[in-house]
Amino acid sequence: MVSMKDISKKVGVSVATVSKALNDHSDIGETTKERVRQVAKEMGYFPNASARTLKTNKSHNIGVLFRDEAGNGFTHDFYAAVLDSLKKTAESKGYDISFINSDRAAMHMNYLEHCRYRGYDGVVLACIDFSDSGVVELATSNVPVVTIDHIFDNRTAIISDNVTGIRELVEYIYKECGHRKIAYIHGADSSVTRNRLASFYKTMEELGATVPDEYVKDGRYRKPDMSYELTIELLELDDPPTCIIYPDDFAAIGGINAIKSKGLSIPDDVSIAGYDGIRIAKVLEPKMVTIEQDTGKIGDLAAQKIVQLIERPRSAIAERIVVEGKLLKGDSVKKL
Amino acid sequence: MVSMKDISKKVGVSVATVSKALNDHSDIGETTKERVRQVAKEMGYFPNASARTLKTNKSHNIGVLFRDEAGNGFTHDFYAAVLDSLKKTAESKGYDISFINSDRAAMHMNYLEHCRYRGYDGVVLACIDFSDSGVVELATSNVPVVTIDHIFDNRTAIISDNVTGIRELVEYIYKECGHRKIAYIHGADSSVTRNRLASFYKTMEELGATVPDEYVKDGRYRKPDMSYELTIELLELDDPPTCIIYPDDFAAIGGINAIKSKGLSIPDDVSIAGYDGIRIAKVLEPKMVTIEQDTGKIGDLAAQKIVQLIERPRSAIAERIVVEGKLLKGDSVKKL
DNA sequence: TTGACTTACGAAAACGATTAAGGCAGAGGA
DNA sequence: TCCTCTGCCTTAATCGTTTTCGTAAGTCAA
Repeated sequence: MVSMKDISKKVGVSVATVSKALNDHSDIGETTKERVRQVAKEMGYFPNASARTLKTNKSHNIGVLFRDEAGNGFTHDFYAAVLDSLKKTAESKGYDISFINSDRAAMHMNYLEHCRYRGYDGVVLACIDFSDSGVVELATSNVPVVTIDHIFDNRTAIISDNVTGIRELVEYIYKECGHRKIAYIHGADSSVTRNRLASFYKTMEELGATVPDEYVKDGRYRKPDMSYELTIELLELDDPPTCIIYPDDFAAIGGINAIKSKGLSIPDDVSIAGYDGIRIAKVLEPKMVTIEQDTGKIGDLAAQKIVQLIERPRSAIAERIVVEGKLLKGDSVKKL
Repeated sequence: MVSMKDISKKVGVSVATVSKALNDHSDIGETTKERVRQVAKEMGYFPNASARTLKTNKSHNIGVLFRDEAGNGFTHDFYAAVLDSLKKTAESKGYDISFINSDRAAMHMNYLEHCRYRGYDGVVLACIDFSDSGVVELATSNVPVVTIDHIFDNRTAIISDNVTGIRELVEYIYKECGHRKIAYIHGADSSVTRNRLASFYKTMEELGATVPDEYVKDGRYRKPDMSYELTIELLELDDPPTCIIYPDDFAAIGGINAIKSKGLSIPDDVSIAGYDGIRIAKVLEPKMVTIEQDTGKIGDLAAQKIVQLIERPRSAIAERIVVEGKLLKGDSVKKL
């Protein structure tokens, strides 16, 4: 590896001058700067990130913690898309993305320790168990943190607008399509789930509709099998719903199977709606009615905000940014 | 941050002794080692990765280049699952995973330069355009490299057994299910595609079956729309196929839609098969006949091999490891 | 000519760790 | 008693940068 020392020898100036020339400091002559830059390019010089990090305490590296409760890892379309967008924006700002892990082989480190070890300038938390003590420790440390879809006190959070999302979805189904008997199979307990569920009840109430207890089922995200069972239960009620909302688009597939297994068709006999707006929802027939979360914007904002927290810590205050979703009016809900 | 210096002061030994004690060198007394370790724990010491990397030239960081031609990013189930497995194994061996990117904002670096800048010990390449000059440069550099599903001369490659995969698939459809008119919509040109296509022709030939030119269509991976169009073309042939093999499970969905749009049913009127064995293939009704690629093993092996190349460069030779897939006998192919 | 500034650069310390080489005390042998 | 080993620890150099402080030369007004 060619270092600044090599350049300094060739140009005939000190290492300090090389450093300052390459970093465009004002106390170096323009001709010297030009010469240094040229030789650096000739010799194929690139800085050594470790040395720079060691000295400056800035790694230009952002750690991400991406793993959902169910262990879907990256095979979770929503988070995968967010990560993709996050990565793109972070990279455009000169930051690299690394995964944070705990439990290193030899050395037992928790999340926070791992971050310090690697010197991550900041971290983005998503798709994890936010009640995990290691996660809480990280979130309450002095490391810049941005969370996605979860709010920690005094930390910046990017949250998908689940309240409005469910409201729009329900209003569409109720007002535009005329359904009155709407069931909701929700996901496992989390702040996202609580928001969606509360919004579901509130919207129904505002619309003057009643929600029988047996219309609200405790399902799981991305678990079609569970959706299948619960859908069967719903369909076998004395007074079955005419439309079922699922935890997410993928989980809805279980519902679709259940409905078909009963010899019923979508949307003629039963209507369904999902959530997320992942690719599969736009491809399956009938096209799913769902709320498409703006993954691009969520990832982009997360990157913007973490960089801001890193680079201008004084001016950056903990924000709570809500990202609107978009109602996709597919064909899976019948207009009554 | 508490450093070795802090520990050395507290214990009353030199920094060198602390370093050697923590690294369990043999020339430090057992009592001293114990004392150092204890104080280190008390003070919450963790090593500084940058300093260590700077000195030892080992970052314990593996770079990954994961991006497919179509820009699916991580929302590609197959690669997402591979990445997940890769990450798990690498982490268990004490390595972290970072993304390699080119085109950093201020400083224009290519992949190789970026790797050197960050000091990645090795890199794993997957899901990218292997003909890209930057990728080739990286693959032919002296950085340890493992590729997935592509072979570079003299580099270790983990490849999914596409030849056997297609053969098993075709033999199942032909022999066990009795189909004779089998069409294949293949993906975009790549070594994977060429292997699959060649295996398709060879297997059909061995079985004594003829493959009309119009039964082989140039489709795209993960593009249901394209599959839709091509499926329509196939169905409208004078002598349409009884079974259609798609580029992958996801692309097959377009085919399913096309078949249904024609008022036909699967598998009674037309049989279909996919490739990959991603979750959706196991969830959709009818369950897809497909080849499940062993993503867990592929990722695991890639991690094993790159670590081996890094840690024992002398003994490690360029290998070509073939990972078998598994035929999933769903219900999407009718037994004639 | 002198003193005060400005401009352009260099010397050296520092970041936190690793490691080769060397020192020193006590044990053991001749 | 002297010498040689061991065992245990220290000194000091080093990795590649950044940054503070210093200084020499040049500029300019008085």
